[in-house]
Amino acid sequence: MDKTYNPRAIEQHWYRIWDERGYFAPRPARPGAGSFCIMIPPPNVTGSLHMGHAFQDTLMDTLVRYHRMRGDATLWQAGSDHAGIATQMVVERQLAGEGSDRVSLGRERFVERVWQWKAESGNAISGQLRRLGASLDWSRERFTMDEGLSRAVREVFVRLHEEGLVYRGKRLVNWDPVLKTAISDLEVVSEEERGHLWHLRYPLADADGEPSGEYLVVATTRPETMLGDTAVAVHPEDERYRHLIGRRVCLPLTGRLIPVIGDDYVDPEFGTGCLKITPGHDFNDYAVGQRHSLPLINVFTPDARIGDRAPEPYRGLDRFDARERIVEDLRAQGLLEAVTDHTLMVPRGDRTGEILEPYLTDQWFVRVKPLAGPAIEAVERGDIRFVPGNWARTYFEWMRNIEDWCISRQIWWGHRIPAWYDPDGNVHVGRSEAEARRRGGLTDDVPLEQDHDVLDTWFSSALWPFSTLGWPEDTQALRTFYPTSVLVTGFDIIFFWVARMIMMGLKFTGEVPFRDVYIHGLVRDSDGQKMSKSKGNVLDPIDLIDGIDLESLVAKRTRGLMQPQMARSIEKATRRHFPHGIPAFGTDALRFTFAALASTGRDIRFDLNRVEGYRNFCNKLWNAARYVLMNTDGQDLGADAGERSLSQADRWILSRLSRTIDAVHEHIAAYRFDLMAHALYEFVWDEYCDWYLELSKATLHDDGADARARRGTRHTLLRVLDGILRLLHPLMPFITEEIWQRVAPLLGAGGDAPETICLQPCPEPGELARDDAAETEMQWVMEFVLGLRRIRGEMDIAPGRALPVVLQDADPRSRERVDSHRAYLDSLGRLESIRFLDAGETPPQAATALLGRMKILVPMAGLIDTSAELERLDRQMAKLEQNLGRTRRKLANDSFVQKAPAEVVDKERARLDSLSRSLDELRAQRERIAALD
RNA sequence: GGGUGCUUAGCUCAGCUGGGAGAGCAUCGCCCUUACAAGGCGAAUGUCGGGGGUUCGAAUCCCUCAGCACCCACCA
Repeated sequence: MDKTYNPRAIEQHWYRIWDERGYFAPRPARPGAGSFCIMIPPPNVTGSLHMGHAFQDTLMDTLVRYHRMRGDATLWQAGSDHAGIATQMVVERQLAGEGSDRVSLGRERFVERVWQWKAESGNAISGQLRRLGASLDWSRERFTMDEGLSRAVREVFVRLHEEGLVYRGKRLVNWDPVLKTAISDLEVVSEEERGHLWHLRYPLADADGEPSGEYLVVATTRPETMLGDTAVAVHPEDERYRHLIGRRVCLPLTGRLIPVIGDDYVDPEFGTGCLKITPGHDFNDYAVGQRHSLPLINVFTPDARIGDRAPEPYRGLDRFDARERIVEDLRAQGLLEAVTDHTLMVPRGDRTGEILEPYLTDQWFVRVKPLAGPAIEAVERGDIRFVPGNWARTYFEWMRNIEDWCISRQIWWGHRIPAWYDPDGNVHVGRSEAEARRRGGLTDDVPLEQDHDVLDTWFSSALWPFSTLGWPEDTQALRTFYPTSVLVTGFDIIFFWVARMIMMGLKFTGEVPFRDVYIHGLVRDSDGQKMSKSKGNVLDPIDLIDGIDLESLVAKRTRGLMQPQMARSIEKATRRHFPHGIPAFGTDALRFTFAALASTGRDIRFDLNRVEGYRNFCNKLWNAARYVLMNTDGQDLGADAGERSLSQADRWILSRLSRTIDAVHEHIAAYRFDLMAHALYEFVWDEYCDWYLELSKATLHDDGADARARRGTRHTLLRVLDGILRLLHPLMPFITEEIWQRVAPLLGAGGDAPETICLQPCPEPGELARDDAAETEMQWVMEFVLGLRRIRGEMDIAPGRALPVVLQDADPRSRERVDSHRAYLDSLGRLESIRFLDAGETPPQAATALLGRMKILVPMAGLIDTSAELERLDRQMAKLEQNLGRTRRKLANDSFVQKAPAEVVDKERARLDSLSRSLDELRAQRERIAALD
């Protein structure tokens, strides 16, 4: 083995082998095991792997590998999402680069072009997932536009339609004037922006419809929509205006007469208390219009220009140009009373960032309320559990106030709506044109035209947990893996995806789609900022794995910016943050970092120092393995090599491993990946490496040691290492496989699947015995060694210098221990000699450490500086005194002694006892040394 | 306008049902000791956001204030 761990040399090699040999395909469950399934949240075909994916996929892979090792029939379903709008935009941008566009290409050729793009450059992410070590079953990879999944989509649409849960209707919807499509409420992101409130004068008309000379003042943030006003509303109780209800105003610029109505939607406190009503371009006004049977005038074209229903001078103007023009015209007519600053919520499309328009169109909707009921109950009943649990509140909140879902999109890339129109405009829904025709009782000669719209991408995503398993067929996969075990996802798509999967799953399979929903936080940069291309602070997980030089990183971050003027500041920040670029940390270190940072529910700040620390951990493990192999390879190991006996240290580390096994299982069951990672980190570094490997040297380097003991220690070194590798494998698949390949033959391990650690059984609780006696003994050894080390460290005595040690007040038990653990003490403490002080013998001038009642003395002659030792003792005594004071006060408190549980009081008394004894010892020791001076 | 989360060492964060605050990184000493300098050994570090309450006892439970972040919502 190389002296230094080199991830590059091992990672890609192993993934290829795993993949080729089909280890990731589900196998039959081992006896007593069950099944386990995770559906990957299908990444967009347009996407590439970002830190959020890497984080999420690491957690999923950890769960999947763990269950696979435990013998469950395990499936991690691979696939990707056609991502309608996102993908269409990518290809359209490409066309634009070629001086073309989709309209001139035509629908059919455009869709072909998207498929072609998908074949050539889609799915970059699956290669990146492989780099991450993700053990997805690629043989079952699905795409949401595959024939099978498309069939499921049609099936669901038709069945929902049959039940009246899908309907077509003319409604105001959120309209993106750039994409020229409707989008759902969820795709609207409203943000506060600074704008104005225009106060417009609307002249009141007299009974004959002539100007009366009076006027009302309405306040609006969108003056251009006034062309579509069909009423002015006031609050019916508003003393200022109630007498005007029923009169008419003459709508400026149009000459139309519109009524003044009373509606308590109007807030008399806001603006002027008079509200212009534009049912065609505002959701609230639409509702008011419905209540008062107002006409509805659509003044916009689909790309948000002024259309034909507006007065001639404004036609063809963009909405914002029209705004300026209208305001100017009103001003010229003396109808602009005031313009004030106003911050308002502006709705924008999440894809285009464009300001959306409420727009009246024919769309398809899902009637959600009937589906939401059972979905709420499933979570209430606990059939589905959110982790952490408080996300259930968010879910309930949304589900209880849910509105119908607009599912039609006026784009070309997606599942085309399975509805056909006959020449009379009647709609016929069916799984195919033939079925639609049959159902409509239409003969073959009636021409039918399929609906032009496609479905919202999330419609097919909602079916993902069962459509990927073959639904509507009753497949073996469906029976084995549905309901799936856990969904791992971010909180940002609870509404988009999680809720809809639950509704559709329950509706069409009668069962929940998953048992647990693990919601993780957002990966932010080290300053807590959201990572985004425009901020120039994104990290590419692959760059953390392979490393990247500074210039390439700068180039990558400043290329293709929406706002090129940001390039300079991004470059500066990048050079400051990564003066030497990013070193190659390897996949395992990156994965371990994600796991260690995955404490529940909170966002994580991604800090390169953490990755470096865990890369070092990999190196530590690597070198521990080197040590073990150096000391075991070629040695007599097998059961036939001779008897083995276990030392105290061997028993101790096995007992500690047993505790670690329990902890790992417990933490992973609770989705505490961070605690799992920490438990393993501590066991490997602090116990196995820092203590056990050192203890083993006492046995292995001692030529006089018993052969059985040496065999026992060699075997334990291997056995514990093997356990560590298996426990770590779900987190760090590559390094563990690489090392395990060398360790397993020495142990004769491998069982049914000798060729890979991926299929080895996971160490199970109870597999190893606890050994409390050994733990107590080794605790004593460690305290002995630590006492010496402290003296050595604080006295600046070189670690290599062997120390003579004198023991005072050693009881028989301690003498026994010194005797039986002598080899450990000599080796770890670097002792030159040990001598017991006889009763009554004067102790030498020495530095002191206490171990129970026994004093460990390191004679000062030539080694120790008197004043330094006095200082050291003073520091220790001060600390003891502080603790003693607190303990005394506590015990002096009657109500504590009376009311606290006896065991707590006893503990406090014992503490008082031992603290005061220790203090006495140190005080006496200090006096002796001081006297010498 | 509703709702959620966060505030613990210089930094990033653990701390489960209340019983002497921990880790990693950074810092400071001593060491290239035969697995590892991507290392070893040792040291230092905290009014657990402020205030109040419950309790023998609060980082932990309750109330309140402050700051930060996020989500939802139709006030022009």
